[in-house]
Parts: sequence; C-alpha cells; structure tokens
Amino acid sequence: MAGARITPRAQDYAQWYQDVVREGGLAEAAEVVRGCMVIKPHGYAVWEKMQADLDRRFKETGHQNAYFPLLIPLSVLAKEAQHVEGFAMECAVVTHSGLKAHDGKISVKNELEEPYVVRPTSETIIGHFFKKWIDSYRDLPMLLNQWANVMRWELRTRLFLRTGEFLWQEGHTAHATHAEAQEEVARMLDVYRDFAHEVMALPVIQGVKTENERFAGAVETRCIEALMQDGKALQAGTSHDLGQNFGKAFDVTFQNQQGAREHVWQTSWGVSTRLVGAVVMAHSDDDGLVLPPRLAPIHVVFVPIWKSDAEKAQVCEAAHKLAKELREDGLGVKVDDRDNLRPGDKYYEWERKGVPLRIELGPRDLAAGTVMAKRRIAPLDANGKAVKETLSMQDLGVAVGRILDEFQRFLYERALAFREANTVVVDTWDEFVAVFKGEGSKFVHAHWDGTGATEKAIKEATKATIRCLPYDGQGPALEPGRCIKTGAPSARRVLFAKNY
RNA sequence: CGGGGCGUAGCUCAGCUUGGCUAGAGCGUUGCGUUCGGGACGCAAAGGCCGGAGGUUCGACUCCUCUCGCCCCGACCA
Repeated sequence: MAGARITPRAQDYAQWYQDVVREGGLAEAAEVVRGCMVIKPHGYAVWEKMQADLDRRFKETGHQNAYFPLLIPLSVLAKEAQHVEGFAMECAVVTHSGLKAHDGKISVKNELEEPYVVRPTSETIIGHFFKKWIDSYRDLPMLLNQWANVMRWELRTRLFLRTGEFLWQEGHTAHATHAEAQEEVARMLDVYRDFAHEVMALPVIQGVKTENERFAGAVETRCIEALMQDGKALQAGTSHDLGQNFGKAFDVTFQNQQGAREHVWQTSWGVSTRLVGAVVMAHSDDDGLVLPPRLAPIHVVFVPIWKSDAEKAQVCEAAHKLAKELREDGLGVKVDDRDNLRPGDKYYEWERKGVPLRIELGPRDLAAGTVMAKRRIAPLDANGKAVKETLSMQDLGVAVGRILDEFQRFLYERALAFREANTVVVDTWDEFVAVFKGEGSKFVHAHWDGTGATEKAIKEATKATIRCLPYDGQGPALEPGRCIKTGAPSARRVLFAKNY
C-alpha cells in the first residue's frame, strides 16, 4: 500500500506537479506567510547545485558578486518611469519602524518619513551606486552579479513557479557602448542556454521578447523558453538590454577617451528558483521527481538487502565501503540501512525523491562480487519489469560514472524528442485555434503582423502568447508570410504557446 | 483582487444536513516479535484548542458573522 500518492499527470497535471514537489521533499507553502514557500533541504540542495554551476560560469565570464540592500527608497525606485510603472502593483512597501505595546496589543510605532520598497529587482538601487562608482571609461565595463531574494506581491501563487518571495541571481553590467552591452546580453543568454542544456538537461529556445512582454525599463528583452510536459512554455531565464534608460534616470556617466561625458549602456539578466519548477515539470513522471544527475544532491542510493543480522552486518559493511569509494569520486551517495523499512519501501521513497541511480546489494551479490543497479527511469523487460543492471564491485565508480552520464544525456534527448513532437508550424487560424483548444498547448510557429493589438487579440481568443521571436536556426527558416489572425503581411514566424 | 471549493491526529478523510454520550477510521509514528531481492504481519502504545476570533444556545466540530491560509477558474505577472 502506498503511504503517499502522486496523482497521474494525465488525470490532473496541476495536482501532479504539487504532489511531485511535496513527495520529493522540495518545498511546501509557508502557510502563515501568504504566497510564500519554505524550500526544504532537498529542494534547497538542488538550488545550491544550480547556484554553484551558474556562479562558476558567471566568474568565468568576468563577473564579480556583490550585494545590495533589500530595501529601496521609494524615490530611488521611482526614478525610471517605465520601470516603476511596471512593478508598481507588485511592490511590498515598508512604512513603519518599531513596535509598541498598548492595552495588551502590539502595533507598529513610527511612520517613516519616506517609505521603502522591498526590492522586486535591483536595477534602481544599483543605478544609484553605479553613478557613484563610474567616472571614467577606465571603470568600464562594470560586471556585477548579486545572489538575493526578491519580493513580488503575487495574487496567485504556485510553488517555485510563482511565489511572493523567491531566490535568484541578477547580473547588472555597465558598458561604454551599446554594441558592447548588446554583446553582454547575448553572451549571458548563451550562458543560460548552455546551463539549461548541460546541467538541467533541458532544451531551450533563445529569442527576443515582443514589446508587450519586455522587461519594464528595457529596450530589448531576450529569453530562453522551455517546453513543459503539458505543452505549456516556461520562461527559464531573461537577459535585458537596458539601453541608456537607467543610465539617464540615475545620471550614470563616464568620460570617454575623447574627454566627453556619456551615459553608460547597461544590461541585467537573471534566473530564479523557478528553474527548480522547470526541472520538475520537464523530467518527472507519475512515480515522482526525476533529477538530472548534474543537479541531484544524491546521485546514488545503496539499498542493502539482508535476512539475518549476520547478513545485515556484511552487506552494510560492503555498501558503506563502496559508498566511500564513490564519494571519493565526488558523488553524492546515501546508504539506506534503516531496519524499519523493507527494501521495496526504500525503492519507492528514493524514486519519489528523484535519485538517479539505486544500487541493491544483497548476500547473493556479495558472494558474486557484484551489485544490482536500477536507473530512475529504466527500460522494461518482456515481463514489464524494470531492467536492472549487474555491475562488478571492481571499478564500480567507472560504471556508475558512465551510467550517470548516460542518464543525463538520456533526459536531454527525451526532453528534446518531446519538444520536437510537440512543436508545429501552423498557417491557418483554424489550425491555430485547434492546437490551443481546451487545455491544449504546443510550441507553435506562426506568422504575426507585428502589432501589440493582434498579439492581445490572439491571447484573448486562445490564451496563447508570443513567447519569443526565436533566434535564426532555432525555429523554421525565416520567411515572410501572412499573419495567422489578421492576414496582414508578416516578416517571419514567431513562437506561440500558453505559458506559466 | 473577483468567482468557486476546502481547513477535524504527522498524512488522507468520515462525522456537520437534523446542535447533545467519552470526536472516529485507514495509513504513518513509537515499542516488542516475526519478516526483508518492488509498497509484509501480529500485539501494545502515543498522538486533537475540530484553522482562528466573535455570536446564537442550557449545550457548538455541527448554526450565524468576521478573519487567516491552501487549491481551482479568471484578471495581473518571472
């Protein structure tokens, strides 16, 4: 009997997602704090894996970490008009300091002269300091990154995908020329793509956002878009060309080599804990979480099998010895030697938590000098049972390393195949409507007349939005045509989908 | 923030319509024993401010009002 259940995807995708997050031990609702989440140890460990890899990539591309305040004076936030307008409704505002007790009740005490906004993002407070720190072309480029929490007062929340508070990194850079800033925007989007492909085993499409979807205060927003198992798109990362908008708003200038003063050209780029949700929705199945090895806090779990106490002592000793060897290879290894659960219970538990490889070690294996390995997702044999692999205890690390590499590649290939099977080119409105009917969604490449009005009309009719104008080569060949909705001339197809 | 649903043991829920014994079940947990290669079983035990606050009543898990939180659908957004 299953103690805990996971609703099948086919039955209720939203419920399935919640079940996987809960049973995987990733996070839960903060309950007493509306719209916020508690990231539990296993979920936080996945985020730490992401952080470690991304941080290395940021350093390799010349960036340094820094930290700016959580609170932004309202007057500072308001300096860039479009920016404050875009975030106005989502801002939490601090208006008081201190508490006082009266009649047995606690209330706030001193009203602040100027309210603080809890950062929804940090362009403005960083703009304030860029002005102070940048004076000469010799100070440029300034390449910073911040790991931080931000708060956006969301009305409807989902664990990892949309919460009131979330964790992220935000890169902020300043450059002497627009061309250099544009290179930075493209470079960091490539970093995100590589990370998604190599570490998350998640294929993504790079592209440019429409004006409607652009970051508030940017002149151009680029993104990586991933396809989830229900056919909806998830924006997995963004990179913004801020032009001179913030440079002008905060009067960030530098003296160029000719001695003239110019406003800097800035960029910002970020990914968030939302990526944990992306991994869940991209790879997991009805048995629970599936983690790509490069994000798995535990790569291998040993389940010793025994009947007698003597056998228990022997197999556990052997399991711990092998585990130690694997840990020396840099792997996360757990030996589940609990004696209050039977092996089958352990199998299910670690599968729900997404451990890529399970190794069973019993008396028969011990005698033969082998172990039984079972991948988190394994092919079925003729009897419908998952295939287990017999591995020699000799050089186990080599075999395990190979299996984990294969599994990492398998997940990417599977996700890519899924995306290809769920990507279509559509040239008629009837076909377009049919794709998005009901809960339906796919990646749809279709022509669009380039106007915001048409974009909105399509959204109202189908709930599908333009995810991006894909990079050349990441969609169908660029060719002119007629808008799917209005029939007006279109320079190229764009990528539509319902989205998270 | 509008519409709908739901808050009772760690988890999933019953009880509420029609107010009344001592608030229940399964799973899980703890202890002992038998088990152990895909979700075992026996015996014993612990575990509840019935989400919170007011109200109606002799009496409230049950009825009324308010409030907090979660889920779903909208509108808004990463």
